[in-house]
Amino acid sequence: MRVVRVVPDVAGIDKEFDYSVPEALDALIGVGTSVRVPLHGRRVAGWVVADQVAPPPGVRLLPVRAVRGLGPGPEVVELAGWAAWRWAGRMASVLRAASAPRLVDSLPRPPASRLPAPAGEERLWADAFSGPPTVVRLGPAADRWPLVEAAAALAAGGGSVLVLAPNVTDAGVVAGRLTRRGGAVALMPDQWAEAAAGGRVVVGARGAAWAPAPHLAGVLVLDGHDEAYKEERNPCWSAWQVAAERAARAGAPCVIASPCPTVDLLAGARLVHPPRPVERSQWPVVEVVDRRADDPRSGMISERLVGLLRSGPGQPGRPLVCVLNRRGRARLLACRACGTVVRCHVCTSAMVQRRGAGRLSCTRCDAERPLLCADCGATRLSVLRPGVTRLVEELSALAGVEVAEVSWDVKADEEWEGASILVGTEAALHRVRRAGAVVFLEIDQELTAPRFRAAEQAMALIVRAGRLVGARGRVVVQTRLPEHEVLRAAAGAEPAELAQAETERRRALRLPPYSALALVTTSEPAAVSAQLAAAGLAVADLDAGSLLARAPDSAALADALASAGQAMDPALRATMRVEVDPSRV
DNA sequence: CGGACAAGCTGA
DNA sequence: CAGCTTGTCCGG
Repeated sequence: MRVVRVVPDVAGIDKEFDYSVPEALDALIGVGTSVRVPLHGRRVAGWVVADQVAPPPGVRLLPVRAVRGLGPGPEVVELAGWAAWRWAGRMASVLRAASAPRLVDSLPRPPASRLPAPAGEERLWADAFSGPPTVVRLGPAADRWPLVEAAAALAAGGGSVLVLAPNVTDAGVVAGRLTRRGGAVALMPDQWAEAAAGGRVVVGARGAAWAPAPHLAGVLVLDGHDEAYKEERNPCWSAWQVAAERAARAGAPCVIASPCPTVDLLAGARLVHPPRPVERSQWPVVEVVDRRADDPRSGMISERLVGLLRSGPGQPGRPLVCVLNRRGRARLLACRACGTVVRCHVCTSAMVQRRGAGRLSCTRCDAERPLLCADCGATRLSVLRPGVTRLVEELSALAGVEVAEVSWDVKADEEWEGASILVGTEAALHRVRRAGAVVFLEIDQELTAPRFRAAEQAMALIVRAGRLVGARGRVVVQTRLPEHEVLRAAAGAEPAELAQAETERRRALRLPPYSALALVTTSEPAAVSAQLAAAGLAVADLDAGSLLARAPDSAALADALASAGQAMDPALRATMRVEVDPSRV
C-alpha cells in the first residue's frame, strides 16, 4: 500500500500525518501535491511532503480524500523544509508561500522563447553567471538591463531562470520589458502555472523565491540590500537567502546585484564591480551639508537649502524632494471633527492605530478601543504631523512656489504630481518615480538609530534617492555627523568604505554575519530563557518579555532553537514567538 | 485550529 | 443532577 506523509494547512498544528493513497488518486499524487485529508473528524487541506513512507506501527491510516491541485514540487518542498529549520518556523507557513495563489490542476504548454542571443554588454555579465555566488555592485543610476538579459539568456536551454526584484512594481517593469523583447516570462504570483510549466524567466518580488522553476538554470536578485526581501510574517525568511540556497542546491549560478551590498550579502560571495571610474559615474552627486555650526533652533532649513530652493532645482515631473524622517518619534492622532488629540482612556498616553489594525491601541499600556474620538464620538481621525505643516509653509515662502506634501495616506497622486517641490517622509522616496534632487533634511536619526543595521539602512535610503535623481541629479544630506562612514561612502561613490567599517564593527561586536541572532518574545521569559540556555544559546534579556538568543552561526542557531523547542513543554512553547535574524534589533 | 471529552459551576 | 461553560488534549 502506498503511504504518503502530509503537512496539514492548519494553524496551530506543526506536525506531519500519514495517509494511504487510494487507487483512483494514485497517478495524481506526488511530493508537493495539494491534497484534502481527514484530520480529527474534519477535512483539511495539506501538502504531500514525502512519498512511500513507512507509517509508525499501530496507527490506523485514513485515505487521502481528494487532490486539490498541483503543488510546489519536490525541490521546493525540500527547500521549504530547510527554510522552516533555518528560520525556526512552521513548514505549513512556508509551503503556503510556495503554493499557487489559486488552485492549478493542469499546466499550460511550455512556451517558445524568442529572446535574441546576448550580443552587447550582457555578454560581459555572462561571466558573473558562471562560477561561485556573485555580488555585482553597480551604482544606483546604472543600467541593470544587461544583467537581466544575461540572466534571461540562461533559459535558452529550456530551463527556468528566477529574477527577483524588491517590489511588485519593479518586478512588473522587468517582466514587461522581457516580454516585449520576445522572452517567455512568468510574472509571479499570478502566472504560477506558467512558471510551473518550465522554460520561462520567472519574475517576481520576494515570494517568487518560492516559485516553481523546473530545471533552474540561474538566479538574479536585483537590489539585494533591500529589506523588502525579508518576509514580515513568521517565519521571517529572507528571499535572497532562499534564492541563493535554491541556486546552490540546483547547481545553478546566482548573482545578486546591489549598489550597496550589505555585509550579509558579501559574506560567502565574490564581489564584482565595474572599473571605479565607471561605477563613480553611476552615482549622482551626494552633497553633505555640515550643520554642526548651525544653531539647533534654526530648524531644518540650512543656508545651503535656502540657496537650493532659490535656484529652483525642481520642476513638475522632476521635483525637489525633501525627506523628513520621523521614524521613532511619537505619532499623534487627532479627531478631524473636534481636533482633540486621541489619548488613552486608561492611562492618558497617546493612542495610535497600528499598521493594518482597525482599532486604536495605547502606546504605553495595553488598552485598546475602536477607532473613534472619546470626546465627540466622530470616527474620522487624522495623523498629526508636528512640524511638517510649518515646514511646508517655510519652504514655500523661500522658494516662492507651492510645496506639496507626500505621505502614505494621501491616496491621489494628482495632489502632488504637478508640484515642483515635495516634502514627505521616507514614503516619498517610494511614491515618487523621478526627482531632480533629493534633500535629507535630517539624516542623523537614521545614522544613529538603535538597530545594528542602521548604517546600512541609511545607505539604502541614499541609494534609493540616487536612483530617483539619476547620475546627473543631486542628493543633499543635512547632518551633524559629516564624517560618518555612510556619508563618506555615499559622497565618494565608494560603497566599500561603509562595507569595510561595518565588517570591522560586526566582527568586533560579534554581530551577524559573525554570529546569528534570534529575538524571542514570550510571556514566560524566565522559563524560556532557561530552556534556550540549556540548548546551548547565549541569552540576553531585552525589555519586558523579549530575549535575544545568540549562536556562533545560523546553522547552530537553527539547531539549538529546534532542540529547545523539542525539549520544551508545549504550553510553554505556545507562549513564545521566535524571529530569526530580527530586523528591529 | 477546532472537535471530543472531562471536570467544574449553576439552579431547581 | 441535567445542562451548560471552561479547560485540556490531540489529530495518521
